[in-house]
Amino acid sequence: MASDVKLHDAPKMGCMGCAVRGLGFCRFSLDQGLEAARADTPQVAQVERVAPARRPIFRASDRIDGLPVICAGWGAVVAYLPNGRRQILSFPLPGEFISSSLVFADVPFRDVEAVTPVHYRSFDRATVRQHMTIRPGLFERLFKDCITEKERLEELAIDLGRRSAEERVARLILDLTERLAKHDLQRGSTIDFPLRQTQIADALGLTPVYTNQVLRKFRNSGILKIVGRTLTVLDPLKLSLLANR
Amino acid sequence: MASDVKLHDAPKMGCMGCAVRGLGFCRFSLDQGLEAARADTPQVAQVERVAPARRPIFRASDRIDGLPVICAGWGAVVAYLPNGRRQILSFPLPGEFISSSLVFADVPFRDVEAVTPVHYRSFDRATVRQHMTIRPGLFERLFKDCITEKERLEELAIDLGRRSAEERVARLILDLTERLAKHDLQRGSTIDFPLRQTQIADALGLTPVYTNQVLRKFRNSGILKIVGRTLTVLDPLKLSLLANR
DNA sequence: CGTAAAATTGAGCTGTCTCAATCAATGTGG
DNA sequence: CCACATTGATTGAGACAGCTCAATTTTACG
Repeated sequence: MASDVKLHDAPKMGCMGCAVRGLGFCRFSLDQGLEAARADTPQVAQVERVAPARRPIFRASDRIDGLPVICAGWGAVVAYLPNGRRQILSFPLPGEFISSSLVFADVPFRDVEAVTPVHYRSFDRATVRQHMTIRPGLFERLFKDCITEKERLEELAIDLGRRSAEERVARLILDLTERLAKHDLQRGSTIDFPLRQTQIADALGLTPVYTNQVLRKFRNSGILKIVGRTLTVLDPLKLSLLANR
Repeated sequence: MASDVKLHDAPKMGCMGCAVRGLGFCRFSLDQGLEAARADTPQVAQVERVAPARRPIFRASDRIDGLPVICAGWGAVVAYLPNGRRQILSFPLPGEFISSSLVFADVPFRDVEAVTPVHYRSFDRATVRQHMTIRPGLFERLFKDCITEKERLEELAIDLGRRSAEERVARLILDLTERLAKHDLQRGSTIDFPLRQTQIADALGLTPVYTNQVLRKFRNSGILKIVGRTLTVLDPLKLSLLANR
C-alpha cells in the first residue's frame, strides 16, 4: 500500500504527460491553470474514475464511450491467448492515453488492467472527433501519439524477436525509468516499481522463474536494487551496456 | 525472374490498396480514372521509381522528401542490431504506405528493403500535410492507416512473445494470404511468395535452419506447397488450426 | 497473526539454436 | 548455351537459453 499511496499522491503530475500537454485539453487538471485557461479548451473531460490494483479496467470487448487518459498509476494492455498465455503490449503511465486507437474504435480489442490503482478520465469520443476537425493541432497531437505507440511496439517486437532475456529486462527498466523521468515521476535514480515479476515476464515473453533469475543476477552484480515496490538503478552504465544500445 | 515478372505486371492493382483507395489521392494510377477525376485531388504523386530486388530502398538515416506508397512488389521494414541480428517489422505490400510515420518524420529510422523489385511513388510531405488540414477525411484516412500498422505490430509482438515457431509460420502465411487477397493479388489459394527463408526467419524471430524444418513439416503434412516463388495453401483448415486463432 | 500472493531456489527437460556440410537453384560471363 | 560462381535450401548432430515442475521462503494485507 505504501507505494500505491505515493502514486495516489501524484494525480496532478499525471496531467503533464505527452498525451495531453500543450493541448489545452487538460481541463481536469485543476491546478494546471496554464493549460486549462485556454479559451478553446473542449469541455470533455469526464469525472475521474479509479480502478483498483490488479483489476481489469476494460475488457477486450467492452464498449467504451471515450478516450481514457491515465491521471495516476500504471496500466497494462494485455492480449490473452488460448491456453492461458498472456502478452503485455504496453504499460500506459500517467499522462498517457491508454490507446490512441480509441479515437476511432469504441472497443479496445485488448484487456486493459490496473497494475496499481489507476485514476483515469475519459474524453468523449464524439466531442474529440468534432474538435479534431476544427483544430488540426489536436488531430496532429493524437496522430503523433499513435506514432509513438507504434514505435514502442516496434521496439517491443525487436526485443521479443531478437534480444536475449537479459537485454530485454535491462531495456524494460531503462525504458520505464526514462518515461517516468520525462513525467517527473522519479527521485534521482529510483522509481516506484509496482510490477510483479509475473507481469515483467508477460511483458517480455519470458517465464516468471527465469525473469526472477535475471533480476537476481542484476541484483548480485550491483546493477540495481529492488526494495518494497521501489527500484533503484545503482549502475546505469552497466545497465545500458546490458541493454545493448 | 519469372515470378518477378508477375509482380511487375500488376502495377495498376497496387493503387487499389487501402492506403490510397477512396482518397482521391491516386492520380498516379493512370487507369483509375474514377479516383483521378476528383477535382480536389492533390497533384503530389511523384514519378514512379523502382528499387531492384534484395536492395535497400531507404536507409534508416536517409532524408526522405515524401510519403512513399508501394505500387508493385513487396518491401520489408527491417531493424538492424549490433551483432548482425535483424528483425523484420513489416512487409509493405502493393497499395500500402511504407510507414505512416513519414507523415511527420523526414527520416524513416528503419532500413527499408526490396524483397522483389519494388515500384513505388512518393507524395510530397508538405503538400500532404497542407491538404490534411483542408480535407479532414485525408487526415482520418492516414490516422487509420497508422492504427492498422500499430495493430499489426501488436500481433507481431504477441507472436514473438508467446507463440511457438509453428504458430508463427502458420500465422505469417495466413496473414500474407489474406492481405494479398484483399488486394486481389492471389489466384485461388496460391500466391506469389517471393520471401527467402532467411527473411521469414528474420520476420518471426527464428533461425533460417529452424524455419526450414517447420516449413518441411508443413509440406510433409500436406498443408502447403511451395513451387518456384509460389505458395499454395492445400489445407487451409489445418493451417488455421496450427495458427491457433 | 493468519492467509493468500509473490518471490526464490533447485533440478531436469525441450524448443530452438549453432555449427557444419551438402545439395539445388539462380545468375553471370564467355 | 554451357561452366562457373554465388546465393539459398536442406539435413544432421550436438549444445544451451530459457522452460516446466515442484518445493520453500518471504511479503502483503485483512
